[in-house]
Amino acid sequence: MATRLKALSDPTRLRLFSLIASQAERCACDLTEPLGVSQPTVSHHLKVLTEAGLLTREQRGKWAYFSVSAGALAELSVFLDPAAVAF
Amino acid sequence: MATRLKALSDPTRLRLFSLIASQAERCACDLTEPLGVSQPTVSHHLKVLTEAGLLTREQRGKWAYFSVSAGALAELSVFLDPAAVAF
DNA sequence: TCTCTATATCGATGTTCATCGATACGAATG
DNA sequence: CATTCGTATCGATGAACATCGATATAGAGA
Repeated sequence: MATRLKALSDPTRLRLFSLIASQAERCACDLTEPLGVSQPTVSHHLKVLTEAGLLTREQRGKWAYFSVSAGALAELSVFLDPAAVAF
Repeated sequence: MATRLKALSDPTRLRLFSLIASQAERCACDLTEPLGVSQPTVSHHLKVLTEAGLLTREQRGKWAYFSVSAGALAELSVFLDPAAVAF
């Protein structure tokens, strides 16, 4: 759980995640420019988010498409729900 | 939001937060031993969590009591709720 | 097969940060 | 006051990490 929280705790990564979450899926090629960081940095952050289970990756041709993993997000939300005594 | 997520993203801090959340409030004096880290480290983590708005601190005599800030936790939970389009 | 393009990996660098021992502060108590 | 005890701050240190340029990989098309 700490791993997932850490993945979202970096400002750049949170913006990246938000960008992807705002649509059904996002091509990696459309993510470098709005973030204002280099392509290797975007690739690195996408890997961190994916390995945390927060994103799923699908390769189509030479493009990589990312979408949010609703399951992982729901687990986080429930974990932090004050009503549910997750602790 | 990233600040709050970062506050919870450290394993030691997450355990600390869980310990406090498991009761209405916790004396700082009861937190060093179960965490297995030094007293200055506990004090540092308590400060980080408090400054992130996740804990509230109350001094009674020479003891400091911490409790979870339900509001901040609820904000986080809603923010991560896949049903609510927070992004 | 050669080239172009999209993405990932590598190596380096500067910064952030978790942790500790030592010490300071502050409240109760004698 | 002086001491004791709980907690916070300070300074140092080593590890983790965000970022980049350079380069590798891999797919598509000519």
